[in-house]
Amino acid sequence: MSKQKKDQRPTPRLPRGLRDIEATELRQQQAMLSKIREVYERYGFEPLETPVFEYTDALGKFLPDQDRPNAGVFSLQDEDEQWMSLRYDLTAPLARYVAQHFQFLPKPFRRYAVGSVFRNEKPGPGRFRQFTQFDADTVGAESVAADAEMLMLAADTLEALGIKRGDYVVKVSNRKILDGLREIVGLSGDDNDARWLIAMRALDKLDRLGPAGVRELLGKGRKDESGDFTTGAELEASAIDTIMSVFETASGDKLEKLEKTLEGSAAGAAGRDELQQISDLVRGAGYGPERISIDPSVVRGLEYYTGPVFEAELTFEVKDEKGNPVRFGSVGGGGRYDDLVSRFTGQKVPATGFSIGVSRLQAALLALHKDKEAAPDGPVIVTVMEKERLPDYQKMVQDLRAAGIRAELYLGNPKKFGKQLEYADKRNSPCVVIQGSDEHAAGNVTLKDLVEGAKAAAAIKDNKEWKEQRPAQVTVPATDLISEVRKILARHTG
RNA sequence: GCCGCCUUAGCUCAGUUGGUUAGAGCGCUAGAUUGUGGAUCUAGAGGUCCCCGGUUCGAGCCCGGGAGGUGGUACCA
Repeated sequence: MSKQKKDQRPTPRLPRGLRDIEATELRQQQAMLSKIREVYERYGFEPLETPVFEYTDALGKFLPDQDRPNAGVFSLQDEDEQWMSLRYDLTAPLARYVAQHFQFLPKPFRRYAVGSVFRNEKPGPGRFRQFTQFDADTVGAESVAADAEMLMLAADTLEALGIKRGDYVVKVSNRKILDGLREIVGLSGDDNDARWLIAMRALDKLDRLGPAGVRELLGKGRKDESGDFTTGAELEASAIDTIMSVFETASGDKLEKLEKTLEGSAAGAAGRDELQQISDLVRGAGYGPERISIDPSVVRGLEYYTGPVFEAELTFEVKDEKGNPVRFGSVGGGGRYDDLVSRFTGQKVPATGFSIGVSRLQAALLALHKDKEAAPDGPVIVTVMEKERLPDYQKMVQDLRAAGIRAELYLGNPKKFGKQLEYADKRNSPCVVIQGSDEHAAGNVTLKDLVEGAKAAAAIKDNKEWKEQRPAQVTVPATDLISEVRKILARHTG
């Protein structure tokens, strides 16, 4: 017993932005992960696991000109006072791994990785400080074929998870197109970095703020409804028009449009050509624009992307509890980052990758399938009628287990039989096994289908009737226990 | 980080101009019912009114500060 006073006891609680994941959701998540893994394996990627924390310098997250880690990462110090940080994505550890083992790796090196990543930021609805990512990357391949493959991988993965064609789209643009635009609107040069960064951030907000909001941010700035003012990029009206002409192109031939706008910029033209090649590759493989779409409005805030950038988006709409439409939007992204490994080796190593935000995707899948009835995923419960016959009941449990059926003996106090059924109910059990003295004498067992029983119960008002009717029960020879349980399970799975 | 709102039982929330013993529904426990989940009825347990300070004869309520939560915004590899 604790001698602590009440006010000294800790309150059971979690740090904000963290959460427990319980049985039903965890099972779903594991099923998802194995489907994703299957697709990644089929594409030839090899699994790799790296630790959840590493030296901060290896992750590249020291603040510039300071010996302190970036506030956005969780950090701790080793005994020798070296800073270590929890990984904030799976790409930085990959870069470290590749740099460390470069000479032994096959080139190109293709690996997939899945695991928790951590970000020390303000959590919001659907945004946590620990979440799961599932990444595939190809390191050491310069060809845009490697990028095209990432797009097809993304499309195949979403379909493997049961998302119908048309309910998602994988968009691709190219960072070089933005570089070209920067040149054309006259923001080249280091002293314009800050303004261009503001402009790119503005463009990234296109879906949320709409074209009008983005135009404000490209110009003088914008005041939002909370009264907060966001500084704008202070661009000329004509420059804003040029940029927005690329971003507002609704559909049609975007590549042609780009060609005109980007005339006179070498980088822009190169970006456009790469997009053309990617388009040829994926169309050639049979992936139409409803699956993989060329879309210059993909920005992605990451500063390290150097070529093609991708975003996987869900396009279907779901209604929330209040009936408001909810869009899930981006569930994955990636792109080409040719400079990441050079941080360690000085050597340029081209790389491209794609990352799935598992939790976000799971939330979307849940909404997509919420009308489906949840299968009872608990074990079969063998109840205890006569305490002295526990060995018999335990034997039934073992027989069920040996037949591959999830089963357990009721381990609570068996005094009140009703409690045992309440327990089975709470465990989400599909059925219970009952063998009292009557059944035992006759060499029988009684099986109660809890799912059917619950349906029948809804119609019964009178307690006496309820007791007498004993809905959804069958009494069968004890030797048929396993086959009869299987029949009930078959009714409620799939 | 900035702005707004919120914090009373396990959960969702009432609580009058500042007045005695702070309530409801749901949930929980036990019983009605000794071999049947649900429904119904009965009884019971459960509170630092977020924390600290102030005003007052008196604070769940008013004032100041703090913490936590939540929404918007900013940042986001």
